[in-house]
Amino acid sequence: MATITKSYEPQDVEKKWYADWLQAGCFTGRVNPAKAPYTIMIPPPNVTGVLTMGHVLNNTLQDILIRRARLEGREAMWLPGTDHAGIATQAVVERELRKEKKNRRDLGREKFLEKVWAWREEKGGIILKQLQALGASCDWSRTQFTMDAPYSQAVLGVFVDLYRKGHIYRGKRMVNWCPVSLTALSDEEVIMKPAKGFLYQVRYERVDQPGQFIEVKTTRPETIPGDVAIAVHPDDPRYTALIGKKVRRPIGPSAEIPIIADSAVDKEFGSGALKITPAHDKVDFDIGLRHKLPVVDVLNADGTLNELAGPALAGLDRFAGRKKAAELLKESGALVKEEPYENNVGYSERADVPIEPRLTWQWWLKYPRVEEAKAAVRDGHIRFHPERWSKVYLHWLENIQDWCISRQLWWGHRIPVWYAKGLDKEKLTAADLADPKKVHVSLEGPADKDNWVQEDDVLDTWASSWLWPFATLGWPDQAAMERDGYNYFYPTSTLVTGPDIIFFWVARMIMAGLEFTHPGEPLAKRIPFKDVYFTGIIRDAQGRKMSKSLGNSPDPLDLIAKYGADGLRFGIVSIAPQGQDIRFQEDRIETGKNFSNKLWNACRFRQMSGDMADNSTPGAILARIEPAKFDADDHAILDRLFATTREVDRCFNQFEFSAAVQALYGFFWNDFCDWYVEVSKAKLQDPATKANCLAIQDFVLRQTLLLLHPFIPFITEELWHQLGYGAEGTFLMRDTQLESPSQFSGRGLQIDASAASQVETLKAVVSQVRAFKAEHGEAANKASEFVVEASDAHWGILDANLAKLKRMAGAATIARGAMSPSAPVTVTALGSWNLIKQLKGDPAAEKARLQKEIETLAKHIAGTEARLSNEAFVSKAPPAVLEGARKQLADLRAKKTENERLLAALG
RNA sequence: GGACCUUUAGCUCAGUUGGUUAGAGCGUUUCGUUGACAUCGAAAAGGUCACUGGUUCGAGUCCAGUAAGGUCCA
Repeated sequence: MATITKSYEPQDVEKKWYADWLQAGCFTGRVNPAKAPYTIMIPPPNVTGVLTMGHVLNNTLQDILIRRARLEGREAMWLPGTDHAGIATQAVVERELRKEKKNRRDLGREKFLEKVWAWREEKGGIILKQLQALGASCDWSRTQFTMDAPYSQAVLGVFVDLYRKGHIYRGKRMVNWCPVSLTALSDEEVIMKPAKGFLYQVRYERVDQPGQFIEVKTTRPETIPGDVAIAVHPDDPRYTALIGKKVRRPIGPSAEIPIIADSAVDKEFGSGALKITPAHDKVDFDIGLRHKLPVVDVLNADGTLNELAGPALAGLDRFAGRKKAAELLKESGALVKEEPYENNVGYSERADVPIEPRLTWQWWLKYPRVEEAKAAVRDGHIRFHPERWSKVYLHWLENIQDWCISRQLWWGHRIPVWYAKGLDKEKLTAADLADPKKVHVSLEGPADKDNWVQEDDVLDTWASSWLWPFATLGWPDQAAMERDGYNYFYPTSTLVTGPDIIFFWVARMIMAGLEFTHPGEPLAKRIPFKDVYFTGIIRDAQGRKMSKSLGNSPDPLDLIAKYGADGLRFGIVSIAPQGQDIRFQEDRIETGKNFSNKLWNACRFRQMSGDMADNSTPGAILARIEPAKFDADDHAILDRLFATTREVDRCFNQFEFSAAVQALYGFFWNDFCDWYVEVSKAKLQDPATKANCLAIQDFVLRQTLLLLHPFIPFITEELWHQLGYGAEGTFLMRDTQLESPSQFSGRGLQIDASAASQVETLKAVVSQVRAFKAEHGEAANKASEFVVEASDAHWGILDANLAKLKRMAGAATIARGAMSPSAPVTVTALGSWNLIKQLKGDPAAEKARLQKEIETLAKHIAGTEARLSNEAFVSKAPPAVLEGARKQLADLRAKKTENERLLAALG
């Protein structure tokens, strides 16, 4: 067995183990009826993506769950993959084309797609390699891409199926149009942002009474040429007389437009009159429909104004057009007022420009299984963590709108619809759409392809990723499903994702799972996952979102190089409490590295303390432990180990990862290293206690490595072998099972919990004596001499632990005896400790300290007395609380008396 | 406009079903390298738990309201 080096160097260790694990197939998930499955589907990162801190958190948590599941004896399978990310990927390739002064139309659809595939082959999916550096134990043999041929078949098959079921239709409706990406977007891809602009008050001259006007307020004067009416509220007395009259459009091609009444108008806003531009506003469009108004579209797809806006505006960009329109209004005298104004404007999530409401033909989906999807979460078949996100989810489903699933892109799943040649796609009627001679929908396409033209549009990326939990398992191909273990691994266990994609992805996956998997079977069998854990968003130290443009996002690979993957994992998890946003602080990652080093050195200490014995199985270690020889510290450390084991168990059940890390940190650093290892140094000197002490260390370290492994997999695997817990060719991560405290007590390891409380007392005494020394200028490690005045019972405890106490308190001697009236003294739970030495400290300062202490004690005594003399408290409080208060009072009084005696002795 | 979240030590955060004198890490100050670890150890200072009321024998914790900050939906 190699000697453990003085400090831990993660780089080589991490590389070595990852390669070994891969080589040995440790990550592979196989159908195994003897084991319960545990499945996680990775939220597929964009194929263009690179690893961010968000990914680090998200994927570390998934890896923790998967590795823990393995240690619990489950068949764990974590399926990785990437998303083709329609707009994002197409934008990346178009950007490259632009450098060559070309655009995608120059190449044509086919050539362009070849380019995208080539880009994907060369540069796509880097993120999956980066995840390996983090230690992700994904089953890489199952890696999927949403544009893979079988996956695409599933996506298109679903389109055809839903079309035939009547869930999908084509309609000319208002959509969110991105003038930069030149495609429709779903409502979820639109971000509302406050935008500063102007509110223009514009007057429209009445046709019947020239010189009389009606005024409206608008933020978008450039759309005035598209106005087809002015609307007022039918109950608005200011305008009742005007309804039915006509006004003139103040700019653009001249026209007379009617004043109409519609109850959708807000009487309170502006003048109470609203200009109606059906082509450029959703509300206006709806009003237009009700009143059978024409639609005048004054914008081109790219957001420039067209000839319908009139020669003065045509050709201008919409923002330049806005300025120009305002000028024109001013010149003609139609502009009454112009005031600064802030309102919410929808922005394209991808291109970050204001979207345009635009009337276009699109494919729409009426969501299936909406009610079941609500029930699945409401009734607890799917549990959200934190639970509060279920409200957000349910609220969205309550108000669900049809989903615009078509995108005017090339990169994506081309919609499997063919139109009969010669058909004008802009003028389809409902009858046309229902006529299979005119519109063909199928996976294979029409037999006589030459007579048909395929739909140009592709599907929204989310209309492929909503099938992720089962299309990745071969669905719907029976042979592939059999091969991939669909029936075994589905429903999956846990989804780990961000709350920002509840609508985009989580809700849609639930509906898809319910609709397409295990038809006819109960809901619990069709849900895509049982638990959903929502991570927080990682922010920088100032609380800002991390973004490329701010440059405030550290590169995780740099952090791995600096602190090791284990350090990064430990640090990021420790600062990620359940469901709260996270402020990233690099010093926490450093703490993770330091913890690794501490673990490393504790194991090193064990190796240096005595020969290694048989550690190959828990049974072999237990055989070397003799509970009959346990002292209080032995009982206590095992008691704490088991308590920590149970606490970590609880944390996993409740998805409290950071609490688990904190419990392990506290146990290992404070209970084990700071106390048990230190007292071991005395025990190891004594041949009577040495072997037992080493065996206990072996036992504690083994269990600790197991508990820590999901969080810090590399170093634990390394130490596992260094300390001889695993035979050559076996792995902690694959071949070991975590045992519970009850399993160990079943094997004869009985812990005396009362001993643990005795150690708590000893710790408190040691801590008090150390502070006492420090106050008197004695260095902690200085061998001081103490005389202790104590009862027989107290001295009995001290005497039984004398060797350890001397070491812990830094004492040359601890003798029982009478107190010297002049020497400094501290009153502990185990007698009064007298420090035999010349007082170096300032007596006045010491007196002040004592006085302050006495005052504090007096305050607490008064408070406790008041409580105890309150009859309501005495009669109503539970006995345990009452007894605690009485004991507290007695302790406080004793302490105060001792301090007063000491103060008097000082003179 | 509606919903949700946050407010505890200088900083970042814990604080289970209400119950002794509210905790941790970092930072600060003091002391210390006795062979696991200076990526360390010991100790100290530091908090009217945002504010105002209420319920209760007892509130950081429960309820109502207010303020500030944040997120989502319209």
